[in-house]
Amino acid sequence: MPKKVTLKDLAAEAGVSLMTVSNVINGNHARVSEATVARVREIVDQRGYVANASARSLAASSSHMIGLLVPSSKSEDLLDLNPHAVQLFGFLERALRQRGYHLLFRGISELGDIDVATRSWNLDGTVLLSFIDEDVDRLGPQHETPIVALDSYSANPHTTGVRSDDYAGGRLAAEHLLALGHRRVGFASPGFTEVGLVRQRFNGFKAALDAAGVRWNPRDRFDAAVSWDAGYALGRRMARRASRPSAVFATADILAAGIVAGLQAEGLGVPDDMSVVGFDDIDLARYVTPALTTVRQDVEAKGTYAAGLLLEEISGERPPGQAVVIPVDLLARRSTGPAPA
Amino acid sequence: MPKKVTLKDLAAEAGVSLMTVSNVINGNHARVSEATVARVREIVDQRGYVANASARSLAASSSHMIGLLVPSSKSEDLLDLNPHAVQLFGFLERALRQRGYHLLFRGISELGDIDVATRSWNLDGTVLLSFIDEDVDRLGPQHETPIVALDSYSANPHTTGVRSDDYAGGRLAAEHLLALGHRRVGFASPGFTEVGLVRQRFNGFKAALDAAGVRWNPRDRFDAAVSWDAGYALGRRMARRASRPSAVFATADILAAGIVAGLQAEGLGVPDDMSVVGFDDIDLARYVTPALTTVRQDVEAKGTYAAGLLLEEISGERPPGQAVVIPVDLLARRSTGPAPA
DNA sequence: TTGAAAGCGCTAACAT
DNA sequence: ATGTTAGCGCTTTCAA
Repeated sequence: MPKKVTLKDLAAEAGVSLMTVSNVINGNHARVSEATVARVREIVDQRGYVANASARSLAASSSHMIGLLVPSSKSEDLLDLNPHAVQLFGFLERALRQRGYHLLFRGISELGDIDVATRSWNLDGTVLLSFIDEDVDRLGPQHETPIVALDSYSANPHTTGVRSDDYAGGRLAAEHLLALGHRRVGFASPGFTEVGLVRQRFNGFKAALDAAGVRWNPRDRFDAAVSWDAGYALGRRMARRASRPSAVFATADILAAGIVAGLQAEGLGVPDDMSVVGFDDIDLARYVTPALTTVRQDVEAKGTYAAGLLLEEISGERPPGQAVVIPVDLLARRSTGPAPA
Repeated sequence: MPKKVTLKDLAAEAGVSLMTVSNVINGNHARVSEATVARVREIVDQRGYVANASARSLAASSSHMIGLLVPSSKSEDLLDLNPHAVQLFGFLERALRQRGYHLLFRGISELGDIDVATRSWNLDGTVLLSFIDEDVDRLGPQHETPIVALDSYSANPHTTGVRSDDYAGGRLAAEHLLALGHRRVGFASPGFTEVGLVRQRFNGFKAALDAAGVRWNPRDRFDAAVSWDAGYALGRRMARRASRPSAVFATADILAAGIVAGLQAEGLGVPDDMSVVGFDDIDLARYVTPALTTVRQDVEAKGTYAAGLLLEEISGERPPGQAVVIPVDLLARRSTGPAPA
């Protein structure tokens, strides 16, 4: 049961001042002689010294801790952890950990909690995962520390967006279907406004159709929550319609997978009767039958960039507000095929 | 840009001592008069006071922070986040947050880091997610704060296990298949030893066969990592065998899903040619075709219990080492059917 | 019921 | 190259 070892103990044992030990530990070797460094080093290792982060944070008013914040649904108060976010999570954690940062992980049910958490824990920075743009917009200048908002299109100058090229993604999906001969293509997504990720995907999608001279009827926009169940219900509904598109682009794989299942449940074949394109390339996309054609996001790049940007803003090397856009590509698998005659 | 408000500021404004404000904030109303409480309360709210967690942690040598620790794979250094663990995650976070605790989330690549994190951040307790028993066994008594290890069968008295009734799960799976007339049943899992979760599932499985007087050939144990790809490979391999079981029990849904896909890829029908049972009841189990029959774990109970136990151990209401076992049940879906004649 | 003093373990700023 | 002096903002202990 090793007792708590403090700088003072080490200093006494080494016969030097507390500050000298501190300097050695923090790598301020410029201020200490080679010999002392070596001696102190040895004692530090041998005694199993672990610095007290609270004390450090208090004295330096910086914690080396980053807030990893996720909305928690108002009703259940549970985290909103979609598969894509979870994957991102892993890359973010790794990148930050490798650079010596720690993560405070928390669900946010009221926006004010972001500020509270930041001030309470002296967070050096914050990563917002899965927050909607309306919320990001409302983050005020009281946040003195950098905030990276993933997938955000918010113009809030106090935040930095890291997102995929959603417009290109929508375009790629449409172009893929057009190339297969489809002329009537549905767009399935949650409701969207004039801004935001879904809007961008829609705009790209629509632009490709326009460029090909294909008219698009707004009635082929299908509203569905981003969930398998919503997709399933939608798939069944579509299958029962007298007149329907020969293909549909869904703005999330989980939704696309549900749609496919719904169509199949009604006896339709995918892709023979209807082609389906998803977005994200989550693992599930490979597991379902047929495997989903999808717009792949580079999750690793997104996570690594987010971490890198945040750290650069913290160190002052980089001003906030400069969004980063990660390229996407289309992965043709088995859920899309030639349009039926 | 509200400046940092400290207890001192509040005390000055209220015309009382710093300690009085502290007592009000911490609910030590026994030591303060009604009137002062009210007055201080108002000032606290109005000034938007946020307590400094570092200072608090330093002075009280307790952080109100729990470590949520996950192994990070040695090669990639990435977190090992299987779907079941992620789900657990959400429930854990909610339970802890609702009780006023914060989470330090971290990947662990060396066991020693657990102790370092705990001491460095004055963690009040630790939750271990997805650690193998061998690692849990090695956790020494230097850990003065409670540790809850999820899914652990370690007998380490310094840790408390919270796990599902894996033995019963294995038994249920086998009984289900036996009831369907299967007499030769495979067992697919990662390698296992004399202890641990997989061993328990196997023992339960085997016991049910024994009880039914069904002989089981060890050659029907199939080794596979817990991943869809490993399952897929295994499914294909099984399909090509001249002689094979008519059903297989896989110790994870993700593995079962892969097996089903592998069998199908070789032209076998599930459940017509082979029945497959999974374990966990992750979302994916519903999304694949056919939907998986599986042993359902009560993830919410597991998460909530883990949080509750940990907090009780922290407050001293409960000694460590008393494992909790959560019941499981079998969910019959479409991946199992009568044994072929 | 309230307050003053001391100190948690560390770093920043200024000596020497 | 090394040491000294002040805190960081809070809680604990003891006194009034």
